[in-house]
Amino acid sequence: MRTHYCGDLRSHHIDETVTLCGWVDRRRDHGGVIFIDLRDRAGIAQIVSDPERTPDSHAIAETLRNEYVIRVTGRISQRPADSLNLKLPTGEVEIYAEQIEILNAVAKPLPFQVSTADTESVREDLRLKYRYLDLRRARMSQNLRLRHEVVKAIRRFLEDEAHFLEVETPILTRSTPEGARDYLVPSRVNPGEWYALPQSPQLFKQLLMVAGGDRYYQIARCFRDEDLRADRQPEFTQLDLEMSFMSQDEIIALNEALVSHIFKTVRGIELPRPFPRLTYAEAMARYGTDRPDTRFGLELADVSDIVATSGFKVFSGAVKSGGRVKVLPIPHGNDQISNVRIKPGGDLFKEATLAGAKGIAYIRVRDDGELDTIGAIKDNLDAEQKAQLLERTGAQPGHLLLFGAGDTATVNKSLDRLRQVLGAQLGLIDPEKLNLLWITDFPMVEWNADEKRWEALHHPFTAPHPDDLADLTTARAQAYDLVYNGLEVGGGSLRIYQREIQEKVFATIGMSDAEAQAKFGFLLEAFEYGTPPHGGIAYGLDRLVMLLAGEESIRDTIAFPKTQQARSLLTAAPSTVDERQLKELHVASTYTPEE
RNA sequence: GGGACUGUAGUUCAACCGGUUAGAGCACUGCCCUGUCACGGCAGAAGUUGCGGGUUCGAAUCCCGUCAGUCCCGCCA
Repeated sequence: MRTHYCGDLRSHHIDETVTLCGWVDRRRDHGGVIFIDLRDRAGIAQIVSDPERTPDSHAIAETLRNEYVIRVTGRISQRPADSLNLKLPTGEVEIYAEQIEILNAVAKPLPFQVSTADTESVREDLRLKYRYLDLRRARMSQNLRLRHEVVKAIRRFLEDEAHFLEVETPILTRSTPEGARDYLVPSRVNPGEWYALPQSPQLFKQLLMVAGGDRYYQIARCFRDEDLRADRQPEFTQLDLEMSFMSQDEIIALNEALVSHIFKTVRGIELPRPFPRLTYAEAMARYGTDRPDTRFGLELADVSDIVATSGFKVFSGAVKSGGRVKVLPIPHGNDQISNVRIKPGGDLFKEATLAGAKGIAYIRVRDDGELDTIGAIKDNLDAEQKAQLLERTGAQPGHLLLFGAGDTATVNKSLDRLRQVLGAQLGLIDPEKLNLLWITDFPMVEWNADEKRWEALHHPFTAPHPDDLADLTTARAQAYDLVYNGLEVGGGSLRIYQREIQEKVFATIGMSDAEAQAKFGFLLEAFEYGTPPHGGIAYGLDRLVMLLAGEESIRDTIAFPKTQQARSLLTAAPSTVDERQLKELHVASTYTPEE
């Protein structure tokens, strides 16, 4: 049907007669000659229609409109010297149309402009409803291409350089306890029983290691029925890896090589290796989060010991009840941040309270080095404590010290939030900077105060550090997360491969033998048939592509995403189904619309 | 489940403190224009201001409800 792609034409094609197919990106009618920008996946080529040379096809050219699909045959010519278009890769040549065939016209007004020249932002609900038009636009077609390039780079590296085997795992699998809410699928042939869609291929990839797979990977679709966010869709894609007989350091090194290969291939960036590492404890202490954006400073300082005996009850009380007092020191904050913003009603106050803080105490370091703050703080600090405070926080004249006091989690959460907001507002983040680092030594478990039990922080198959087996509630896990500009893009661990340790972990998180047997009996049994030491990692592919594309939502990296209400505006899914279908599945809806 | 923002022509936006005929760019229709590349010129058509109700002499504007989209909290091993 065609001989070339529009976007591929170059000067060495001159004098060839070609046939092109594509969409009318734009038409410029000069009364006589008409120019048509013809677009296909490869790019844009300029078609020229001359009424004197080719009156028949020119009559058709006059009827063309944006987004018509046409087929054009003509000879490639060098453009006149004063008509070159340096903005187009094809801008040295043009095609004199001899035949134009309309393959498909546009019958209705376009819901929005599709032309690559158009960069207006369009309402997202319209884009989603007419996704096939949105995907024609430059931004989305580039994003899809980038996603493809990333996946291609991944496959090349894992298959050609690292001996990974791609294996598909079931989409219809069994529901597992813990974790996110499952998407369930009723079983027609097993009345009353349900499959679950996988939240990740976790158990299967471990079983593949028991099966001798040695190195497995999969671009795996995962499903979690939780509420959506800009970076969360109910179905999303993981790059899932698992490997046998490798230490944590070996796994990390291999993954650094993989990530570097991706950046090199799609962005031409050489990442310095090894990537920096922080322990979980260090990250929490210095940044208040396990995924710090270390493109800028503003590190936290723990001053709990200095103010433990202070007469200011907000500080001493926090320490006494097992919490902490930490400081976010802001250089030049004295001038840049007003009291109004810190006090009730201010934007920074709101940020802190959203994170659970009751408020923000603060100290301003005046140019003469004196402290400027409320009497209740000032009057309860002796000279020694003041000096210690300044030293610990690195405070200089002009610094603003923002305090968080209370339980440790809230203090960290609120100061992390303030740190991020201020880092962005004060222009401390260099948008060109790439920041990749590992967080290691996560705790095995964390206390769920609501349910009054220990929960696996990563997942219950994560291996505890061999030195910490005595008490798993305080044990470090052999787990690692990869953080990219303050977002978690990957996380993994060494897995437990001995039944005794697996049972001990289950016991720690309050899972009875009977329950463990019922839910994971197949895994525990597998561990008794010769299990290699193994570990792995999973990357959020949508999120990685989002960051590489400079987008702020993973929807812009997914061809057909869902809205925040988990609907598809394109297909109108989900939908009701025939009563007969439900009956076959032995299912009845209990839903009754409210009056 | 909760908080916030948005919704005006096909589309992107405007419309001041509630004021009488809701404007502009692009797209669309017609006419003109032979070297443009976001071509240009002239003319035109196009509106249930998301939907429902209320306040008011008067509502795109204020209030209540509702629908849709977005961002966030909860939730997401």
